[in-house]
Amino acid sequence: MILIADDEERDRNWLKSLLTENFPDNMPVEEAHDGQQVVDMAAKLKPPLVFLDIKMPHLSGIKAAEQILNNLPNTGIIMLSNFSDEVYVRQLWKVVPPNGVFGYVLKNASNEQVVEATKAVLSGDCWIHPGIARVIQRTQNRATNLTTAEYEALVCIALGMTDHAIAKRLYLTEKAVQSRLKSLYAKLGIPGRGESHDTEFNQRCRAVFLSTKRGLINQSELDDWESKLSQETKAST
Amino acid sequence: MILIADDEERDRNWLKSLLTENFPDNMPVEEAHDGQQVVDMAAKLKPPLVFLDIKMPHLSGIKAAEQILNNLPNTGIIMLSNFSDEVYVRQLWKVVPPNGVFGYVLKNASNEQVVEATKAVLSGDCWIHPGIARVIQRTQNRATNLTTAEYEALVCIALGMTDHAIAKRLYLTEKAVQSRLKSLYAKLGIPGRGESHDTEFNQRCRAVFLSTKRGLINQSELDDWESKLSQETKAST
DNA sequence: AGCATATCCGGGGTTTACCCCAGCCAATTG
DNA sequence: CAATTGGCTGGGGTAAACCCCGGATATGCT
Repeated sequence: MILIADDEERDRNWLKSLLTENFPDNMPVEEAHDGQQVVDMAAKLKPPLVFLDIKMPHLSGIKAAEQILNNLPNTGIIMLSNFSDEVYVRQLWKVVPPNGVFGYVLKNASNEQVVEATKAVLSGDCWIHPGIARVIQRTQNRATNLTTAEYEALVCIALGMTDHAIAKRLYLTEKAVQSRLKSLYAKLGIPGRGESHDTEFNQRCRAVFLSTKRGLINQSELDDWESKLSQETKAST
Repeated sequence: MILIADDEERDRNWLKSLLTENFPDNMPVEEAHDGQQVVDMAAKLKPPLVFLDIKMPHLSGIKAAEQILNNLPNTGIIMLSNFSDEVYVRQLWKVVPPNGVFGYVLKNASNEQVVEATKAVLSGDCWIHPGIARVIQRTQNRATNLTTAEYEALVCIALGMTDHAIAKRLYLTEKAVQSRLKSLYAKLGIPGRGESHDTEFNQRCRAVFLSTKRGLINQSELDDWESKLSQETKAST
């Protein structure tokens, strides 16, 4: 039994036919179309393998993985994603248990790669798409990997908050915020005011641009953060 | 004869089988896998209908459409896109001739919608995906539609440039740049310094955030702009 | 012509974002 | 234990971003 979760019908059909052809022993293939549903179905069906699209309504694939692994730690998880965004790799690393079994394939993967990943995870190995190998590399390099503090600050400036607003929200001094931002700029390799020769940068906006380019943040994640933010400010009034 | 262009094999196959089933009279279906190739093939084959993915290597679907329509103004064009980004609608409006025939469908469209769009364009009508109707609305509303000047400034701040750098690049005064930005902020509905009660915003970053959210700009477009920028600065030294 | 709009430019302000420097505390590591 | 690292705090400064105002030009519409 294999459980797949994706909100796009076309992708579900593609994956389902691929699996039924290549893994007839693991039939049937069950389908879910959002994050909450796949968690419920996994609890009942206890499948050995679950495919999760990251971008799904109600509950993201990553959070769904977290809940599934809470109940059934031995479930094999294969994440499907459209992009090699570093945010997701960050989050995954926290969710997956130390010796957890999982795979990560991009949606532009060839059929052979998906089959390969499925075989690997079913037999207890990991399979990581080559396209995100360098991303994982970066998340473990001390000089470029962002700390949680820096990441929080990054999200805030990407939402367009001022230093003052960030300080209030994170219960910090403005100086502390600026300290976080300074080390963030350094890790992103953004030149300071005097050090640039050809082009001058507004570090704040430049940091957002580079981080988005590198997949450290993306729009759908920022939208989540913003809705949390507006909920909090609403609650505090 | 129908020509389709998409760099993703899976999408090509999906579209091709859909067309051969529903439009047997218009066989065969020819395929191209990037923007340059589809322009060349269109010149030779002179198909009445061309499907274009917007995001393609070498040449975007929009620029490909421009070149195809230059040679063969009566070609029917149907754009395929993953997102309802306002940038693309902006650009498209300039490229398509006043009475040009074209369609615009999002990639999450149902099979029925694609068939419907194809019928419409083949018989000389337009077909616009309902999801971008409101976007088109916005591009024609005076209060929210950005002028070219404001759009240029928006791209520059999104790349992380300072007022001074923007002025140098666009051959303007810093005051002129700030004037553009001011009206940009107004159209995006970003509150000024005194006017906000609950949340304070850094207008510059906030503008980038909101514009990205609304699809006025997106990362791949910005990457194009940045490569142009670095070419120019290289040439001027 | 009169009117509105878009754009650029100027003067003269305030606030915010960034700069350098130094020190303190906590947790980790050899 | 010392040594290092990550993080917060502070003083005191510069420059960039934003504010309000008025004025000039050009364009297009009625």
